[in-house]
Amino acid sequence: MISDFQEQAKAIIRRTGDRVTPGRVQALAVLLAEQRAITHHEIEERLLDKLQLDRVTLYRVLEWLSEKGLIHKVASDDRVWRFRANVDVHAHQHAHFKCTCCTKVICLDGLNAARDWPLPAGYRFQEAELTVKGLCAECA
Amino acid sequence: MISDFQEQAKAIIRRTGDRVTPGRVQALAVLLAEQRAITHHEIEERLLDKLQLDRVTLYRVLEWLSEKGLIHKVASDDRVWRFRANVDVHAHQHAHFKCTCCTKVICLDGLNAARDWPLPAGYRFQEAELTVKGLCAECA
DNA sequence: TAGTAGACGCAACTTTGTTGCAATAAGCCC
DNA sequence: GGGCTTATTGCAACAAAGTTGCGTCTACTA
Ligand SMILES: [Mn+2]
Ligand SMILES: [Mn+2]
Ligand SMILES: [Zn+2]
Ligand SMILES: [Zn+2]
Repeated sequence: MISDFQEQAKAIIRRTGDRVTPGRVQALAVLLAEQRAITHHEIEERLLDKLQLDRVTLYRVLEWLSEKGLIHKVASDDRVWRFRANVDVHAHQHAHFKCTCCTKVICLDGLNAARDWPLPAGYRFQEAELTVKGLCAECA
Repeated sequence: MISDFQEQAKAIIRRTGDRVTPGRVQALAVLLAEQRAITHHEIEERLLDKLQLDRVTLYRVLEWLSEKGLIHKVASDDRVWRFRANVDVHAHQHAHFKCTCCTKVICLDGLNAARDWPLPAGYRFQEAELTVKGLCAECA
């Protein structure tokens, strides 16, 4: 189960040509095993028993995984980044949902945020970040 | 000019029935004088010569102004809140633009973010936060 | 299996914001 | 104007999330 994700993570990381380290493998495996976007802190928790990883190292691993396009970060109004593995063509512009009750964050893959939003004259569009807030199925 | 905004701020605050204090008046006057959403830090800078206000007091004043609906806060991926006076019917759900070059944030009043976004079954919509990113007229 | 570039761990730091509490001052009544 | 009451203020200390510098370790390569 978990080792499945570890093998998958290892293969994905090897494909980048960069070093395959325990930190990178474990962090990506945790994210692959998760259906939603989770925080640095939550990732740390899920690592506890298997591998004790320094917080700073985890921050750097997450940054590296982002740069390589293997995961993406989600901003939130609680000033905490959340991370999610880039499964399939998941990529590109998509919206996110955040539960105002349990703070859970999920990706809304069906919701394309890359529309051509109307801007003032002279402004140039780059990307849009759309966060829908409400109650998740468990909290509703 | 500036004292115009001060008088305006004083009147608005007096209308709430709560105490009219220098901190509240100055902070709101600064925001009324601004065409965009600015940070706690930027507000502090604009206060410098007139009135030295403690940072904590400014945080509390901004919180109070928000609660009273006289200003609104804008979240951003740089983990810094920005504040904007609620001019006219400006209120309610609207989108924001952030320049990726100079970090300037403006309100997109014409863009209503309160649409009924499609969510997974069992989820309940509350509000949407839409931030369009790109280059402003000066940076483009 | 040795050499090396890149990762890691640790300590210290930064930024943004919050909390507790004693001192102060706005509004109110006279 | 002068006291009274209570909300507001200033200060110090704290907290969470993330960053930086640097010496040590290790994954890969040859
Ligand atoms: Mn996502
Ligand atoms: Mn706004
Ligand atoms: Zn929930
Ligand atoms: Zn700009």
